[in-house]
Amino acid sequence: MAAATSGKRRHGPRKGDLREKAILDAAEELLGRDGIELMTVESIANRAGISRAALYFYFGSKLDVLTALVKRTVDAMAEQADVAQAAESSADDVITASVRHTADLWREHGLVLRAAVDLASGAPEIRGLWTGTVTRYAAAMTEVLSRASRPDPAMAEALCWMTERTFYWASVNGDDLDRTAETCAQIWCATIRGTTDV
Amino acid sequence: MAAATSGKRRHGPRKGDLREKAILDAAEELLGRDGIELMTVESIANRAGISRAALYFYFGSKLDVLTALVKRTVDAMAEQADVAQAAESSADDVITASVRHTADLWREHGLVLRAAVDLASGAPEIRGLWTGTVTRYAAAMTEVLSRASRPDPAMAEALCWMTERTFYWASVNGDDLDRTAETCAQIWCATIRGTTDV
DNA sequence: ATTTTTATCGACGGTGTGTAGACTTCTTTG
DNA sequence: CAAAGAAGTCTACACACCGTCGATAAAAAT
Repeated sequence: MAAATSGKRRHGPRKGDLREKAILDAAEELLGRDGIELMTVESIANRAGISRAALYFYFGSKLDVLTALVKRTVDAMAEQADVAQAAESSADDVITASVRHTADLWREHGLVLRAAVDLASGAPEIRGLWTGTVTRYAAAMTEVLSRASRPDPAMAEALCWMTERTFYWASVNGDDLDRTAETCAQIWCATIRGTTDV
Repeated sequence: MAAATSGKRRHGPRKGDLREKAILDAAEELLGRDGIELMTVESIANRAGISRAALYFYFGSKLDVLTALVKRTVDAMAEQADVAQAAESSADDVITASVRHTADLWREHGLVLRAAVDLASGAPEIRGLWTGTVTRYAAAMTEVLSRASRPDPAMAEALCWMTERTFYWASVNGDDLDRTAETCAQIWCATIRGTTDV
């Protein structure tokens, strides 16, 4: 029921909306500096320029803050989801483009995406956000796959999780994301070829 | 340096080794009943039949307990790693067998494996344990792949992470692991076929 | 049998959390 | 513009869990 933002405050263009943004920005910054565990409610509040108790006016808990942060990022991603599956391109081209786009997303939002993955296990709301995003992506890719071979949602989903996981670790280890994209695209394409022949 | 078990106690067939096992068993049981977050040092100790402070004689922290538990499971898995890559079988057969074996492992140890995945982000020692296991598996599979196509360690690793992730979610959602194994095997095999043709 | 090691416990101090209640500052509107 | 009310902030408190210290009991070793 209750969304990430606790229901205390009515929505309007109030002054405190700036605070809300400031808090999320602070959280994102601390996420990079200290990591999830070390980051405390107090440190977030201080960096946002308010007191610990004041933060509780906007968010119910540290997890609520993180949830809102993930939501902000995931929403921003969905916004620019330039569903680039133009019908004319070949499946291989669409795949390559998609995976490259994914690489860009991880480059841009790696910090928050890693947090989303890490928190997905313990926080149902974040899990929903994240699996939702991946599932949506999988649905789109099933469509693409269906052009070249017998469509199999389960396979598309598995390949999506492969992409997620591979980029996750690449991001954690600071690997070259272009190389990662290359590898993923290869597997996607090879799978299509290998499935078509049957 | 220090292993999972804090260095306080000298190793022998002492009485307290039973306690150590009891603690790990208790932790595993609570892992299933309460989950990682809710499970407290006190609850583990109580279930093991000792006091909270007594537990600290054996382990330095809750994380140390979890680490030891993961290690116990991962070691047990490595033990029975019946490296079934008999040279005579076809790549497809080896893959199918391997993935089925993976399904068995998740059926048997799903609880701890999920915990390992969940904790890998925040606990370096567990991360090492887990990535080590997956990497070892990836190395073996690279070998298998190399029989049928140009070997690519990066691809084998990506496919391993796919397998891990897919089984993880299947385990979380209580999905049918046989179906999951089927899907994964299909992708492995299709990838080989799709790569050989190039 | 006494000395040493292993094991256990009660009690303390610390850190971080979430909440309650008083107080201040905006904003609305008669 | 003043009073009422809403929005925002702060100090103080109570709580839960953690990790450690020092005293004590049980087990092994000599």
